[in-house]
Amino acid sequence: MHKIIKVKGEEYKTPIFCPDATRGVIRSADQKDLLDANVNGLVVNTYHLLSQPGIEVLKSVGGIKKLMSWDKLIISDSGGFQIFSLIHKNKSLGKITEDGVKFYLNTKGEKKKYFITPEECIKIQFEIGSDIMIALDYFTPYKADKWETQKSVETTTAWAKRCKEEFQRQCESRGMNDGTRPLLFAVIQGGNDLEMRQRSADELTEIGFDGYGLGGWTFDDEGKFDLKLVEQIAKMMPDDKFKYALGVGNPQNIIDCISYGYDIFDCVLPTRDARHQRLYIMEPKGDEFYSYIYISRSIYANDNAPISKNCECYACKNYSRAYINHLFKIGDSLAFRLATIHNLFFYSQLTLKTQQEL
RNA sequence: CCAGGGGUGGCGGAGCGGCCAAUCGCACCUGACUGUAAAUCAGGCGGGUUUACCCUGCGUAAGUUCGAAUCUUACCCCCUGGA
Repeated sequence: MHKIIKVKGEEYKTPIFCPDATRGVIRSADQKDLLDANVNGLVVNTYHLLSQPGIEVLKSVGGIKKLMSWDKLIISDSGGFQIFSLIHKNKSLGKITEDGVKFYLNTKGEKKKYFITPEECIKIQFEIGSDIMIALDYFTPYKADKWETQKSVETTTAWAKRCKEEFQRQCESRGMNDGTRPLLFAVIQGGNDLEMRQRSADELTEIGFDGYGLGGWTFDDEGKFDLKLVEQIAKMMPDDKFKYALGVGNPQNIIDCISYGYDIFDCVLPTRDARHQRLYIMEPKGDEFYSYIYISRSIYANDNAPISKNCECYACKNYSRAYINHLFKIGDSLAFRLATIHNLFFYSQLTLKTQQEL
């Protein structure tokens, strides 16, 4: 049931977890570290890259892969989510109109005003040179009312259509064919309203994309990842296309979503948790198959064991909990690197088993 | 020995009669983090398991006060300068 992503002459097995290299880096880890952690794909963000290094640089340098020395899968997120979440936190940061998104960015020391239309968003992603592009979407706010939900779905459809048209124009003008072009995904919105989700899925499918994303904030009233909703939405996506669970999730969420048929994942958790000293271990706790430790706690100060028993990652094979505890306490960046490698390796293991069944 | 300054919770360091179980920082303890404004954030950190309340408590001891970490006296210790 899981597929192989074939793009620009390369193949990537799914399910695949692509950590967020939002600004063109997985903080503290380099390309070799990522490959060691079995990472085969990364997600960069259009919004952040627009600010720095900026489109001119990306263009002249030859795209993000060249810039990063990364020749594996690159997904570029549209930036819609960022802009929405930022505006949500602080209204003065930007504004959403029917035609696109207006916002301010600090670019090279100066505050500049940007207006991103769906067309613009696609053009930028071509300059980034990603393998998978995401159409600009209108994020359905958490606990949105009927009207807001409907508006986000309608706008998402309208923008997706414009993105698709621009995408086709770009492919044509660049002389790309189905073997050399990138993929374009759209994002299903609609909050926790199943009817709206269905409508969103139907309208986007009608336009036709290479893959479909699970958009919005799929958490229930208790703040728990809403498995039922997420499962239902997977069913609304065409089975012969890729299913991308954007921003998902914690290890358990990923395992669950793989079983629902999602192929692609990205999340800040493994890398952020690593920097926040929370490291995953393969020991069940409660209902979950895994657990984690806060490595900087003093009980690990003289613990010679690796972070996680039997873990084959670079950090676990070479260093003890005691050493990583020490590195965190003195604030050395090696702590972040080793912790990041470990958590990413852990995430890679989550998808590996299903990949091998392909 | 003389002169001056000082002793506060694990450490550093505020407070200088009631609003003080004592600001704050560090350390420590619990957590959170889900298309990254996040090497961030929240809470705890004398004891009685929470609130209220009670007990112990700002070098030691004795006072003055309705009331003392804060004032007085003695003692002990530390630092600085001078013999």
